[in-house]
Amino acid sequence: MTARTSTDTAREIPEATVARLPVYLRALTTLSESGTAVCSSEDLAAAAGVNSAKLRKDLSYLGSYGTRGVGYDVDYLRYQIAREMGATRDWPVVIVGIGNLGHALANYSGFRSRGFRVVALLDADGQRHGEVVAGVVVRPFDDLAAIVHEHGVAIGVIATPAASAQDVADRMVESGITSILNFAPTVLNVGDHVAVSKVDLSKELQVLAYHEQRKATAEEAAKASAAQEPA
Amino acid sequence: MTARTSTDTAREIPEATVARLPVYLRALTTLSESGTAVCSSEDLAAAAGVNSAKLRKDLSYLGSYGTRGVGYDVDYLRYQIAREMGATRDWPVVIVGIGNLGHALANYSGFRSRGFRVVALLDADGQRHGEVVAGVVVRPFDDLAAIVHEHGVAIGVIATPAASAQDVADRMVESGITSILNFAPTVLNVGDHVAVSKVDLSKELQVLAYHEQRKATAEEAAKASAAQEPA
DNA sequence: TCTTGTGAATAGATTCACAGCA
DNA sequence: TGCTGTGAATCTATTCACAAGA
Repeated sequence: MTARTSTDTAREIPEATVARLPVYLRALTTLSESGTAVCSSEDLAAAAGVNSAKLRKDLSYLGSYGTRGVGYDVDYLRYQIAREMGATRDWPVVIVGIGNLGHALANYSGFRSRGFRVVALLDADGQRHGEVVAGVVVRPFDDLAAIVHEHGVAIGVIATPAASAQDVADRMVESGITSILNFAPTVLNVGDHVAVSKVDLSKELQVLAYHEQRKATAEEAAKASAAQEPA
Repeated sequence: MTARTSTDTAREIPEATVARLPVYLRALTTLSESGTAVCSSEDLAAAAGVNSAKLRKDLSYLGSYGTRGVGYDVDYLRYQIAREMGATRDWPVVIVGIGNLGHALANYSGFRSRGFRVVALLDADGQRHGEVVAGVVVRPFDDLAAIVHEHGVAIGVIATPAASAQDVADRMVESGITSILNFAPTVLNVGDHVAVSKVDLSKELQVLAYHEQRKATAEEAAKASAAQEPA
């Protein structure tokens, strides 16, 4: 079954490109708000922190939305990327685990402005039930299936401790959720049809520490070598 | 200047490998806590969520710490990776911007257990000064340079709104910080000698939404095509 | 016999450099 | 003329498959 209809939009967009599209979207929004109507690939690349060849290659996977000799219409390009990303739709999400991080996520305005609507906050701890966070009441974790069904939730966010994350993921999958954003520091085992994305708050810090350490040892080595062999 | 001394440990570790080492470290800690003394590349790969060939290739950049026919000594390998990553050292860090996210970061136990010590919490808002978060007093942003100097801080974390992030970064660089972890949704411009790493809370969600949307349209297309050409 | 460590093969991402078009 | 869009070249990462060694 490799037949394709003419309405088919199945251009294959590389994963690395998909990961950068949100960055371009953000940069275009900033440009638009500062009153820029048209920009070159060079301008947009600078605003997004990439080089212009990469930007043009990325955009070429979506289609041909620029004008040679001129550049890109900021609002038009922004709309095209938003549509491709699904950012023009409304995405109901549930957040499970209302500790410090869950609080921060519930209050994060960046979700709302990108089409994500927090329809429920769930926590297994009865002490928290009834508490209102960011205008949403915290409810029992057992309400998950009902909420997913009622609102047609496809995306779930896990902000629990590592120990409960796999259980939460299993229940999410049972309830019909097919995409999970996992902030718990653990690897989740889910079926192939479920997409899991992971954010590890300390991983990035560890990578920075690695490079710091390399810088430090490289300097020491250079100093020692200069002392030993003073050319 | 390409001369190398014999004590030089300048094996070049690929960036993709460096990004996975924290994951292996976490998996090894879990294995160790569950009483596993020795594991195969297959075991560790499963615990880390990668395939075993990739794991072995990654470890081979660090050296040869396994035993053929047997596997890896969990604690020994864990120590070797930790040392390579700089996780056996103490890394003083400052967090700037003590809103919801700053609170969550200050309270995150995963930093402390990986060698990161929060030596200061800074905020420009005078209302917050004196407040104690996770056992640390919130101080004025202007104390930055003094704190960096006093504790030898190399790594700074930005958890401010986008609008102030560039100013904070500039001040951090002036003060001598050389690695920045940026949670603000904006691209930072810093000199070449400064490493910046960015975590975008909504980016991952947007990538998931993209894949959700693709799944949905693929299903629709299949349905439509089945209706039109009922083989 | 079993599992690591690693060259060779493959796949994927980035960059170059320029043809094509406004 | 100037900037996009894109093949071709390069660089990086992943996977394969097996020799080396406990």
